[in-house]
Amino acid sequence: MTDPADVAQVRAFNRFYTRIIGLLDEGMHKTMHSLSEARVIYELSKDGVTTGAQVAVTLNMDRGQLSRIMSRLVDQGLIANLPRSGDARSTPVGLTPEGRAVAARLNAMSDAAAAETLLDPLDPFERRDLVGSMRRISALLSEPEDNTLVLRAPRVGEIGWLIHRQALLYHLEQGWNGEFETLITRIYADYEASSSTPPKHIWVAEFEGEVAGSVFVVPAEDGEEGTAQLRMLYVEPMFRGRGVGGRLVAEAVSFARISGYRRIMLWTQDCLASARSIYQKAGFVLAKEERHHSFGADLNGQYWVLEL
Amino acid sequence: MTDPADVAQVRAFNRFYTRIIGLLDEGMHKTMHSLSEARVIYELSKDGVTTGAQVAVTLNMDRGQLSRIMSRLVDQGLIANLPRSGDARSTPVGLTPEGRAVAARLNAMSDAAAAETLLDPLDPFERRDLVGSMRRISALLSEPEDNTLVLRAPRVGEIGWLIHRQALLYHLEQGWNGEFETLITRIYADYEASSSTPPKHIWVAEFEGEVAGSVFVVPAEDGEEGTAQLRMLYVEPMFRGRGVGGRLVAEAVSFARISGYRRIMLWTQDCLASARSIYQKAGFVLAKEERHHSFGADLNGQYWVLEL
DNA sequence: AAAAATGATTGACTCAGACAACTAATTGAT
DNA sequence: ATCAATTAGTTGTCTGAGTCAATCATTTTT
Repeated sequence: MTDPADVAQVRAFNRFYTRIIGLLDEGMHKTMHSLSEARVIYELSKDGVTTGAQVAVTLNMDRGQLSRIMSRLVDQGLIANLPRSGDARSTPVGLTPEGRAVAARLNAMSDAAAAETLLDPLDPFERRDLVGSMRRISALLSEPEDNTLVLRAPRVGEIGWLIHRQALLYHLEQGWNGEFETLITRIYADYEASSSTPPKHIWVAEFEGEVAGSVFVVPAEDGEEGTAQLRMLYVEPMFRGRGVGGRLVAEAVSFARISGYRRIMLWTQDCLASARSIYQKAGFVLAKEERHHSFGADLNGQYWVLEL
Repeated sequence: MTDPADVAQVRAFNRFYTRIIGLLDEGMHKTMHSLSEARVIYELSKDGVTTGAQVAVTLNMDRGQLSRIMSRLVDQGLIANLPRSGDARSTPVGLTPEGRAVAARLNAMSDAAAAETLLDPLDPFERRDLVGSMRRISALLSEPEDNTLVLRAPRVGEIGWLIHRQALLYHLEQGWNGEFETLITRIYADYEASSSTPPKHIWVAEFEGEVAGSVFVVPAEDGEEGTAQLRMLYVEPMFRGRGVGGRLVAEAVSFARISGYRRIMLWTQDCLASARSIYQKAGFVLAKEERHHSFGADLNGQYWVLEL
């Protein structure tokens, strides 16, 4: 089921990045502290006061080893056991002032190493790519966090990004071909070119610094006066099931209402089930269905309408 | 100079991915071999016959340690010293048949671990993102390889990608605003919509699996009959200085010539110095200059022409 | 009140990682 | 052609990482 080429690429990256991390860690040999000690110090400087068990879990470290490392650090005067409070099994530990100084020094060294080795050789454009790719990998591989969803205007480059993502998404999920990309390129070009009266608006949903979805509202192209059209709603698979689509539609409907439109309609395909349920929940009702052949597929187009 | 937020993001990713790699390596404890042994076995299975020094360099491993690991593996009958050939200081080593069997087993285990832990939880769209991001990071951080440049037609999603990349690139490098993205969205939409006579063509340059640049040729919009226009030439910063632009322009010019155009022209801005030198080398001559204010900047537009 | 779970420490052992010393072969410089 | 420097590989030594099991005190569960 999983593409062997993907697996090979992932493993190649793991080997590659193992070397990168090793390279960065090498610089730490100049310090008086071993790598694990440095990690423990970093953990404590980040979290303030914790217990050994806490650190052992987050660093995935043997409790015994951790115990020894900590007693070494206590001997060096970098960390101190605080008076036991509450649960008398665990001893809260924290950095001493000297410990904090060491932590700051280690942090600065790590920052410098990361900057010099990884970021400085790149130009700003590449740097943006690097950081973006890293953020994306982290987001893909870690449990979704409960972060706040932001709706905002698109930034420079994001119109192209939206075209790219939707073309790719529906190509992979629905098998639609390049005609769809051609169509939406035109739709976005027209959006940008159109007058701002009657009112139009486009929203990008941002989650964890990534584009999570998008939608826009324009005056309906073939509708009567006073009808708005909701277009190009999409949600990134990565962020599905977190209410992004609902928020986007709600925002769009509320914008249409405030802007004086009397109805809002949209065109969608019945194969897009999750979108349909979002529209239903928002109060849209199915007005018309129409079979057509587009984007290399047999589709059932649906017109949904919501009276405002 | 380097953005502290970028550094923080990179370091966060390093910590994150250290954990991921640790997670994958944990599965290897079930085997009879230590992690370093497994790495050595993998290296040998990949490269066929090598020497200790080779392996020590690629795995960034102490020669002494490597020597001991290898003698351990020789004792286990997994690797064998081959007769010395040429340089008598180094002993070529290779896997025995049993060694190859073990290597295959370890490889299968690693594949399975990577697939189960990283890829399987993702849907195909996310998987593509993950692999793409990994490839990009590798490409950004490793020395450029001497790989072959491929010119091909754009794939689904790449029109949007080209818009995205160029809008972002010129925004960061030249400070151009969203007007530029609006313009090029329209240009690509028009390209897609236009008739295929007179001939047009679009090329994507692919390098190491990544889009490295692009260009297209269309009949000149306001020119006389028989004039082709070269448009939207761009090269990813990552792949600059490797002849991508030259190849794209050469291909475009040759296409225009073969298709019966008598001249080919283009419009560019004098602030785009590297593009200009590509045009000059390809034989274009400056025909006209024109100051204008576009994309939020004062620009000097240039028309270049090449008689075919 | 007894049993199970948890936090922390300690002992024992293997292997990783760094470094120095050494042999043997090869390369470079004069 | 010779001597010094370099390179491949081995071995000894030491510190610390990593794993496992045992132990003790303290909670939590039942």
